[in-house]
Amino acid sequence: MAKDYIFSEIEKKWQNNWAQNNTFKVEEDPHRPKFYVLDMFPYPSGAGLHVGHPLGYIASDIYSRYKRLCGFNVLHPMGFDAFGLPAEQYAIQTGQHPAKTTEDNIARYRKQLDKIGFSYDWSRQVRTCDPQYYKWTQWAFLQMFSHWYDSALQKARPISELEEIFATAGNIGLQAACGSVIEFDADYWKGLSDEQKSSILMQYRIAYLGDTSVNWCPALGTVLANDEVKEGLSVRGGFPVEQKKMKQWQLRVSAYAERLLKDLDTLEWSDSLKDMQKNWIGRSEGAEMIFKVLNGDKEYDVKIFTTRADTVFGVTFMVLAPESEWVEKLTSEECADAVKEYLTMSKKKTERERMAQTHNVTGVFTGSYAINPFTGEKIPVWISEYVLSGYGTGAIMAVPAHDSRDYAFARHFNLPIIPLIEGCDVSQESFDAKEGIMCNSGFLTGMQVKDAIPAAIAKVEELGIGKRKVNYRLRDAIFSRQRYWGEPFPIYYKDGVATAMPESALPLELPEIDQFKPTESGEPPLARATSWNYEGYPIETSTMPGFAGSSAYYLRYMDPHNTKALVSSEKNGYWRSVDLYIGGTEHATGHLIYSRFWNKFLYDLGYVCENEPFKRLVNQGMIQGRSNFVYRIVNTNTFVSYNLKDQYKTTEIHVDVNIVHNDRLDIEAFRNWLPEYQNAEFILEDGEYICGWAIEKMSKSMFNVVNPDYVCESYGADTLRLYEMFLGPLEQSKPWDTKGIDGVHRFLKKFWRLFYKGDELLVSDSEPSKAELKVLHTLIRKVSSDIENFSFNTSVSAFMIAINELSDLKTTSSQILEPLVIMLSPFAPHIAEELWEAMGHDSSVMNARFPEYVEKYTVEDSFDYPVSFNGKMRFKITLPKSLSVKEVEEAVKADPNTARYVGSATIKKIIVVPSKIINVVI
RNA sequence: GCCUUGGUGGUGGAAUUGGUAGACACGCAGGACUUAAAAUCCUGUGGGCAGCAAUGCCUGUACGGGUUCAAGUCCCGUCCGAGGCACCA
Repeated sequence: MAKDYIFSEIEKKWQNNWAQNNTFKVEEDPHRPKFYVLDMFPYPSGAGLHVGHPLGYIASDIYSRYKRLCGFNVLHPMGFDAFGLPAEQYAIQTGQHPAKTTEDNIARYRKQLDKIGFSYDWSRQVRTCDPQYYKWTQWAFLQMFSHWYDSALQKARPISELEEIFATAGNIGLQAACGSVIEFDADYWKGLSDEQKSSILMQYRIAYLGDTSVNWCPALGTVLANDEVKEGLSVRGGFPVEQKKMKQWQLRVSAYAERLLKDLDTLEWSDSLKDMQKNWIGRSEGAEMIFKVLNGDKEYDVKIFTTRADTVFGVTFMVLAPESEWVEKLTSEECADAVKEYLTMSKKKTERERMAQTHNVTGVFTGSYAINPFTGEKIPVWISEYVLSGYGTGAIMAVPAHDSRDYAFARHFNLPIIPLIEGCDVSQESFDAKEGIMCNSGFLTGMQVKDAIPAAIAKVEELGIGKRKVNYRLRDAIFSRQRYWGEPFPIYYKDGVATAMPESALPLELPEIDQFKPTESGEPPLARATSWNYEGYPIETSTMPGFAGSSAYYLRYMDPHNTKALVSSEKNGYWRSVDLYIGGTEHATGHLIYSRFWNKFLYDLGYVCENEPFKRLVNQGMIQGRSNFVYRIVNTNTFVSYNLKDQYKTTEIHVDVNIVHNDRLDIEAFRNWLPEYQNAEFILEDGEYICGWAIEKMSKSMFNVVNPDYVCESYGADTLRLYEMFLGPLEQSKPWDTKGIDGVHRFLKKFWRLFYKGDELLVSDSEPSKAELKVLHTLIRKVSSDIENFSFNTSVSAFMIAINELSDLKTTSSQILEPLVIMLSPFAPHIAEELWEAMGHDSSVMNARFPEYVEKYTVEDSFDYPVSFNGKMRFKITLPKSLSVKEVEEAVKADPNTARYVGSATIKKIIVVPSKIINVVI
């Protein structure tokens, strides 16, 4: 039997072996510590898995395998986020049922994943589109529908308890997260009809129906994402899009804002990610204040929110968001036409476009005037896009001297600017800093800003025109989608009242329909299911969004086949929460907020035992594509090589990167690639065609999608795994480039040759030399700390260096080679298993215990620190741990040439320049 | 526009977290083995100047300032790229 490194055979052999022996199947085991490693599950798109997907999966797999070696019972599952828009759009175009497309795509993904040698426990697979799975998504929704949020207890409570409260005390003094409700007492409540009661309760439910504004495209009869709208037109088709109010299901995520913010402190997430969530939640302390507004002889109380109550003496106008409910009431007859025109214009812009165009100052005067409650002065009320209806109250008091947006607006429309801080210059720009001494400010004059803010709020409360208020930017999540391919709502309409189905009706399965597009009257596709009803009542026709199914999937993996509960308390009690979660930053403010919210809600209800779902989180960077170009001479079928292209007038054309190697075009493959290139001619340089290149997003249309299958076939899964890690830091975005892959492949071959020379196994019982042990222990030290820090690229380098050195030393000792194989096994498991078996071990390398091997062969750490010498003025020496700082200082003083000592665990650093010690770090 | 993040040779990247910049790898050039190719191995490789040479000197981490005995790393400002901004997932 020839013993070459034939990766294709080796990998097939071990993948089959793992599958047959269920090597990675895990069960709860109270005698072993658990560890839960989770990947963000993929959406199975039609383009298949590209090399960017496995990046995070490989990292988590390495970590999982490493943790198993360390003795942990590791839960490492995988599944599919299977509901989504692409399958539905494909269905609209082709009539192919989304379930079928999704099924096919999943099968393809699974096949591709299997080739990479992941250690998933596939028996726990979940799919969000499976009724047995989405039963629990619907169940969670029903729980949210039947609970309200008690802001005093900071906890969700059953709606039935709220009804009792209303029946005994009304809502007076009740602290709850809710929409706008009038204050009422018990008698009032008792006098209401059922319908009136349910409309009040709706204001308190955690899952509730409410008005929101959406991008509505009348021509397509559908709601569009901001992404699908460009300059007021739909990306598909170019039809006009407008902002429209619609009743939609929403989740009262804002109720949890404070907890979502506060509990970030308990998580091992990167600071940047925490910052993103903090900013997204956007807590700001300030005050709500009422301004009286006069439109002709009618008087209204308009509420505004401000974080700068101290600047109220500088308010020179007021601004409403175009969508504000006040707009209609506060527009005078004379201004009606201008306002109408402005609103029409603004309706055409999405929220994002409005935010991006802050340099374009726009606005219109309503014709009414507000009274500044402190100065009694009359100030004009304007409408402008820079005020957002979704934040605060949708109305602001403008202080142009101290807010840059207000300043720009005031300058543009020639409104007065009153400076309120001593010595500030507002002739060129506003003074936004919250510091300085107040002036022109009545009773606040002379105070520091930081004192003036609370003083102003106290005065506002005293005058009864407002109160202190903490405001959050975080908005409630819109939970309805006007789509087919999503979870149906277990809600029916009884005499127009939204009513929950009982749990026994779950799962409420998606009905079959003949077409997947919206109806002619603009209703969601489910409205086509005319005979779909619950006890004769119509069922909600919108479906749930993508994040519904992905919000609690990590819980389902703990107990995927349970038909009685989302997860049993025993299994949840064992696995608890995710110890390590790996995925892209693009989910920072979407999925990762919703999931935390969902988990906290279930925690309040006692269904899960941990307050947070993901203890530690690592973001892998995006893998971008490296596109290649060929240059066609205009109006010909002749292609000119990259360095000669400037001599001709050429067009740059994307070429499939899979037929380009090291920027050299495979000319034959190119001719066969597309029919139009069959007879292509080439102008070569040095006999080769050199392609141009660029870094772009990996996508089908740019022909730069690199399929991992191809890499697996030509180099093997172990090479792919190592190479993806070697490419650069996990957390950094980087382009995919196959150019360097030969290097890691060579490394594996070299690794193999350490064990085999032809058929001959070189491993011996000989005692290792000191030099060999030094190499091994430098490596163990480096790789173990690198894995914990997710610095996989440097650990691959460390392997390469170690193997080069051991090759030079002609190492054969099993005492070196065994731990070497164990250490490599998380990275390149197939080759490791093969060599482990060759060394005569019965069981899989996965059963070896890494710490035991480290322990067994540990030598003194005098190897740990390199000694180098620079003849001129500094040198590094090794310091034994036993040395005290004082002793080191003595040593330093005794040695006149010393420049720098780098030390051990006790003495971190002593930095010395000629003649004086300047820094001693302990 | 706002939030987050990055910018180091021809290329991907490393740098003990403020201490000899360019580890490791690709590519390229030269060499060994071979009838030849593949595979493998060895040497060189940021730029510039000087030298037959070992080597020496200067310069260099997007740009402009600053702090420091010492800056790729810290601070201020500028430019460029990436991800997100609530119905893509």
